[in-house]
Order: sequence, then structure tokens, then C-alpha cells
Amino acid sequence: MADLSERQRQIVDHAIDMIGEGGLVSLTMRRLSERLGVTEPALYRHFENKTAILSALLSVLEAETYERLSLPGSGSLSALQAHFERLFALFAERPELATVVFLDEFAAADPELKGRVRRLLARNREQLADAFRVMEQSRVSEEPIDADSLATLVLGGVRLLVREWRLDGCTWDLVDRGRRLVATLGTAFTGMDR
Amino acid sequence: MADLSERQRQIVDHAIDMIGEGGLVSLTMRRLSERLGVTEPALYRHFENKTAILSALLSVLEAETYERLSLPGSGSLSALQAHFERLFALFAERPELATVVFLDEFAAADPELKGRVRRLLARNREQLADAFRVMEQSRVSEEPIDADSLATLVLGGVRLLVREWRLDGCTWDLVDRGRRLVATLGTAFTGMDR
DNA sequence: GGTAAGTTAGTTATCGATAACTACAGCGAG
DNA sequence: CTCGCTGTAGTTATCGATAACTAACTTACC
Repeated sequence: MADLSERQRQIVDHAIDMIGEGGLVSLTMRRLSERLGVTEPALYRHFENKTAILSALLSVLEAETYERLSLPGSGSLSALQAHFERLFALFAERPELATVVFLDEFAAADPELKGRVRRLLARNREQLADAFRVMEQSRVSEEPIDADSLATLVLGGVRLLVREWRLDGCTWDLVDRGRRLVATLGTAFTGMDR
Repeated sequence: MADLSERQRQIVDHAIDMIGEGGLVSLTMRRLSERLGVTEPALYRHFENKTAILSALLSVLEAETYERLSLPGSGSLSALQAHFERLFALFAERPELATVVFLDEFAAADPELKGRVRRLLARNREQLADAFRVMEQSRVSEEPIDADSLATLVLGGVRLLVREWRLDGCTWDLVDRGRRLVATLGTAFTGMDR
């Protein structure tokens, strides 16, 4: 929403890094201030409270991922594959994003943020389901598909893959495994277009 | 591992409930003791520290879910569907389990637990992948499938579905949506057996 | 009387947040 | 040019709350 000042943006950027490194629990006002080389109360010159920082953080991530990963409306399997290819590449490049984007801990942290995370998650799934519905129309097979379930399956698979990658310390090639995951989806629905 | 005394089991049971209600952050020694009707230090008569409680908690859940949800070795699609049917029914019956079982926050809480959660997750995925490999042999279609990717897809989908159900306050019918999810999987792989 | 399980009453550490104050840059009026 | 005002962004010191945890005492029971 509200644009961030240069300093606010610095704070949020460091907060993202910290969460990426040690999870939400590692993000404390004290450690955040130390990282910025200032004292704790200085943060309150730029944000009303911690929740405001987390809220701004969500906005930044939302904008950043939307800008780089907007789902193509074309509704072809190849376009979808390209989309996820970009997603996995983004996470491989900035692993800290991966942790934050799928951060369900947020829900427990603050009831206000909980609703926001829930809506964000629902929107992502809806968007994907819509893409599947479009794809269904240009499909060869006449068998109807459950776009919602399919979206849940894919989105959940992506989330789990990224999560395991993070838990394994980003040791293996996320982009490659991601490509295989999406390819598996493609194989499953060979009745779709190409 | 080590068997739990009656009191230890009570403590762990209450801890599970608390996490189910308010997430891991809501599980504090103080609140746990209050819930048991004793004072805080009394807990330390039964567990060395909080990590020991969480560790025992993991063991209990592992045993409990294994007992009720062991994957059938038969390797048929219907057996798999029945398995997930039982899983969704279990979560619908005991929603607190759903939160705890998929609790990735554990990873951030304690490095010792982190490894345990990671192995548990990997084992579940492997188990499912094995089931798919068995199924592949009795498949009609000759097209090879990526059992690992498929397992990630399904497990991730299940996790996401349950998570959204929790975030929505368990308002909709998890068993029904779960059945549709697995059915979608079945539709996708009509080349498999029946 | 000894042990298991509980108590009271603390410890240390850290959390988010605030009060009170200050260094400094920009700027308009005289 | 300089005096004084104002806003910005920091500081030190401290708050109350809460976290996990512990030492020492008490009680119930075999």
C-alpha cells in the first residue's frame, strides 16, 4: 500500500533476510536494529510497531513476486511450465524469499496478519485454478477435471518441494527438481494441449 | 523411543492440544503447567526441559499416525485412496493433530528437532514414492512416471489442503475435499490399475 | 524414613515498547 | 550572514511482561 521510505525499505529488506536465515522467531526488534547498526528505538521512528514491519514486509514480497511471476492468462501448459520455471529460478537465486513466501508461521504471530496470509494463499490457488479452467477448454480429452483440487495439488507440491529444499540447506538443484515436478504434471495431463 | 510414564503422557497430550489450538508459540511451560493444574517446576520432575517434551511429542505422534495410517504395501490406487481417506478422517476427528503433524515451525525451534522433522518428512515422501513405484509395474500405460515428483505433488497437496482447512477454522468438509483431491489424482493417472 | 511429586520463590535472559533527551540539517526572517 | 525554529533520526535508560529454568522446602505414600 503506502510507499516505503528508503530507510523503511532497508529495514524490511534486512527483516526478510533474517527470516530467511533463521525463521520468524529469529526476527526480533533488537537483532534487527543491531543488523542495521542502530539502536532498537530507532526502528520505531520508521514503523509504529513490529506488526507494521511484518505487514510492510508482506506487501514488498507480494509486489516483488507479482512483478516477476505473474501467471500468464494464456492458459497453455507450456506457459504454466514457464511460469513455474521462473518461480523456481527466483527461489534458487534468493533462497530467503522461499522461506518467507511460504511462511505459515505468520498466521500464529498476529491475527491481523493471519487473515492476510490466508487471503494471499487463497488468491494464489484461485489464480492457478483459473488457469486450469482455461486450459480445460482447449483440452483434447473430454474428461472433466477438478480445477480446484488440481491447483491445490500443484501449489502444495511446489510448496513442499521448496520447503524440503530449504530444510536440506539448499544443497540440491531446486530448478531441476522443480522442472521434473512440473513435467510430471504435464505427463499426467497429456490430454491437454501442448 | 523411551516409554512414557502416565504423567508424562498426560503432559504430552496437553501439549499436543495446545499446539493444535494456538500453534507452537502458544506452548509455554507456564501455560502447559496451568493446564495440568500444577505449577511450572512440577513439569521438570517429568521432563528434563522443553525440548524433551517436544521430542516425546514427536514420538507419540509418529507412533499414533503410524498405527492408524500405515501405508498399504499392496500398491493399488484404491488402497492408496483408502489410505488418504483414513488420513483425512483422522484429521477431521482430531484437528489438533493436523496442525502438529505438518508443523514445520519445529524446524526453527530447535536444531535437534529440525533434523528429526526433516527425516520424518523425507521418510513419508519416500514411503509414498515407493507405493507409486509398485503401482507403476501394474500399470496399463507404458509411459514412465517420476515417482518422487509424484509423491511430492500428492503429499504437498494433502498438506496444503489440510493447512487451508485449518486456516479457515475447519469450517468446510475436509474429508469430502480430500476425497476429491485424491480422486483428481486418480483421474490424472487413469493409465494405472483400478 | 526415603523417595516421588509437588510447592514457593526466586534466577537470568529476552521480548516489544516508551520516555526523555540530543545532534543535526534545512530554512525563513531580520 | 546569522539567529532561531522545526523536523528527522538517532541516543541512553528503562519499563512491564514473559520466557525457560532452578534451588530449597514440603508433603504423601510405600
